[in-house]
Amino acid sequence: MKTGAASNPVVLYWHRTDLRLHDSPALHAALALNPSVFIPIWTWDQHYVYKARVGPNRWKFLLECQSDLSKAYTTLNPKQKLHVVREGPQTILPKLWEHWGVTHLVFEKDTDAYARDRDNEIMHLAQKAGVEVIVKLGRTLFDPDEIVRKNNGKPTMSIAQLEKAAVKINNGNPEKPLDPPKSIPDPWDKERMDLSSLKRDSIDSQPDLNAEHRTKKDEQYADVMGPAKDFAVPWQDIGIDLSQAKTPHRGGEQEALRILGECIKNEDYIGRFEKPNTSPADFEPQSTTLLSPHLHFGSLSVRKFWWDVQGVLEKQRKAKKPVSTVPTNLPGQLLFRDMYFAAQAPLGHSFSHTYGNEVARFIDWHLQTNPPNQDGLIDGSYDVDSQEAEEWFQRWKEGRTGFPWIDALMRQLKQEGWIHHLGRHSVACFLTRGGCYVSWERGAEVFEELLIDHEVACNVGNWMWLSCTAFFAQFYRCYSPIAFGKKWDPEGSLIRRYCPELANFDKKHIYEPWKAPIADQKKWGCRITGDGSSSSSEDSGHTYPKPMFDFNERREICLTGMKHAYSVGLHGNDIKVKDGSWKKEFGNDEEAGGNGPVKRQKT
DNA sequence: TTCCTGTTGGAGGA
DNA sequence: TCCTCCAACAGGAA
Repeated sequence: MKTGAASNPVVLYWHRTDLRLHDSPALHAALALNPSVFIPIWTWDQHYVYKARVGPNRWKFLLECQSDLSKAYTTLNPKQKLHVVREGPQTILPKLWEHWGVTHLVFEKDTDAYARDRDNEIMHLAQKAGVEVIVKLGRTLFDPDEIVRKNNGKPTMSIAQLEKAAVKINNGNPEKPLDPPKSIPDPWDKERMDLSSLKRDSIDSQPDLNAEHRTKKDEQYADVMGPAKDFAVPWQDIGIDLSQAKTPHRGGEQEALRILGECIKNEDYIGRFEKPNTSPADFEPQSTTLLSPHLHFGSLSVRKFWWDVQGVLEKQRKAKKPVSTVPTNLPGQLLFRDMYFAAQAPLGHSFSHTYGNEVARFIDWHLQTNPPNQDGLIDGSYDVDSQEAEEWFQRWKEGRTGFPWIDALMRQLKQEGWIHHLGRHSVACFLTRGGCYVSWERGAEVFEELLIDHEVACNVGNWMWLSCTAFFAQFYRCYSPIAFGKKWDPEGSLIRRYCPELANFDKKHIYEPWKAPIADQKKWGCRITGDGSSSSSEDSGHTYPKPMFDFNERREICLTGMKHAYSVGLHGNDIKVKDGSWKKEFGNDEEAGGNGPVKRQKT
C-alpha cells in the first residue's frame, strides 16, 4: 500500500458496461472514499475489439454512450471527462497504478464468463500492486451469484425458480436506485495526467472476429492517450467502417432517461403491458420500449427501470385499474433478464455452447460448432456437414430466404440492430427446429454481431429456448414464416418497408409472393426468381428469390429430428457428445453414410 | 403416480 | 374474439 493512501485517495474509476452516472453503486462507493484525485476511464477492451463479434451499429451505439458520459462528467466538473484508454485493462491498469500512484480501483461486477476471467486477473494484479479494489453490483436487479446460491447452487432454468430465489434475497425487491452525484472530484492536471513516457503494449489480435468490418488495421501509437493525446473518445480510430452504421437508435444516458420518461408518462401502456400481445411488426413506433440496448450498455439502470414501473403499477392498482402480471408485464421482462444472468453465472464459458454444457440438450443440428482445438479452446469454427444447410444459413443471414416475413426481419436486424422479441422468435425457430435444422450457435453468433442490445446471457439463453435446447421443450409449437407474421400484420407493412421490391404486391400474396401469377408479378414490378444472390439478381430491385425450400416439408423433417434427439436424451456434457460417439446414436456416422434427420424415418 | 402449468403456435370452427 | 384440437415436451406439485 502506498503511503498516505487512506488520507489521500487517488481513485481510478473503471467503466465497463456501466456508461451512466445515475444509480451507480460502484460510483457512489468510489465517491464515498473522498478522493483527492478521481479519474474515470474506459479501457480499449481486447475482448470487445477482437474476440467478440461487434457490428458497426453496436460500435456506434457504444461510442454515443461514451460521448454522452463524457459530457455528463464535464457538466458536473469542467475539469473532468471520461478517459478512453486505447489498451486492454490487463496491461494498461498496472501501468496507470504505478504512474499515477493510484490507491483505489473501483468497478462494477460482471458475471459474463469472459469478464470474470478478466476481473480475476485484474484483482490479482491489484493485490500484488497494493491497490485496493472495490466491486459493486449494478448491472442486474439481483446479484446472479446470490440468486444461484438461493437456487441451491443451480442455474435458474425457469422464471419460477428465479422468483423463488429472489424472494429469499429481499422479498423479491431489488435495491432502490441511487441519485446521480451532484459533483465529481478533480482529476490530475494536464501535466500530471500525461502518459507520454509510457509505452503502449500491443493488443493481441487473434482471432479477430471483427475482421470483416475493419477497413484498416488498428494502428499502434507510441502512447496510450490516442492520436490527439487527450484521451478522447476515438471515433475515427477503431478500424471499423462506421459509415455502415445505419441504426436510428441512439445511445447515451440522456437518451435512455428520455425514453424511460416518455414510457412512464403513458400509465395505461405500462399498466397493461403484456409482451405476447405486443406486435413484432410495428415500427415507428415499435410496440415495446426499446430500452434493452441501454440496459446492455448501462446507460439505463435496470433498478431505476424496475422501480419507476412499479410506481406506475402501484398507482394503477390503487385506482382499481386492471394491471398485467409477471411474467408477461414489464417487470417480468426484467426478471427474465436476471434469470438468464443467473443461468449463465454458474456455468461460465460452457453456457455459450452445446459442447460441455450441462443444461443444453444435444440435438444433431447441421453446422455444429467444432469441439475444442488442441489448445482446449472452442474457436468458433463449425462443421459444414451439409452444403445445402450452409447455403440456407447464408441466405437466412442475408435476408434472402424467399420467405418475406423472415427476410424483412433479418434485413431490419442488419440495418437497425434491433428487432422485436417475437420477430427474433420467428427467425430463430426458422433457422433451427422449424426449418433449416441448423445449430442455434450459428444464429447466436449472427445476433451477437448485429444486435445493439446483445447480452451474452440473454442472447445465448433465448437461442437455447427457441431451439428447444434448454428452458423450453415444446418443439411441436412451431412458428410459421407465413401464418405468424400474417396474424400480426395482415397488410404486410413490415415486409413492404424492409423488402421494398415487394412493396406493390397485394396483401393476398405479400407473404407468399411465389404464388402470385407471373402477370401480376410483372404488373407489380418484381419477378420471383433465383436465390437472391448478387449473381442471380442483376436487375436488382426487380426480383425477389423463390423460397429456398418447402416449409411444410421441412417442418415435418425437423419435428422427426427433434423427437429422435429428445428420445436419445443426450446433453452437452455427456461423454458421447464430447468424444463424438453421439453420431452412432443418430445413425449418421460416416460408416453408416447417414445424413442426419433428413434421411431418418419416423420413429 | 397423476395432474397441472409453462411469457408469446396453427388450423378450423362457432 | 374465443374456443378446441393437434400430438404430446419437462418440471414441479399433489
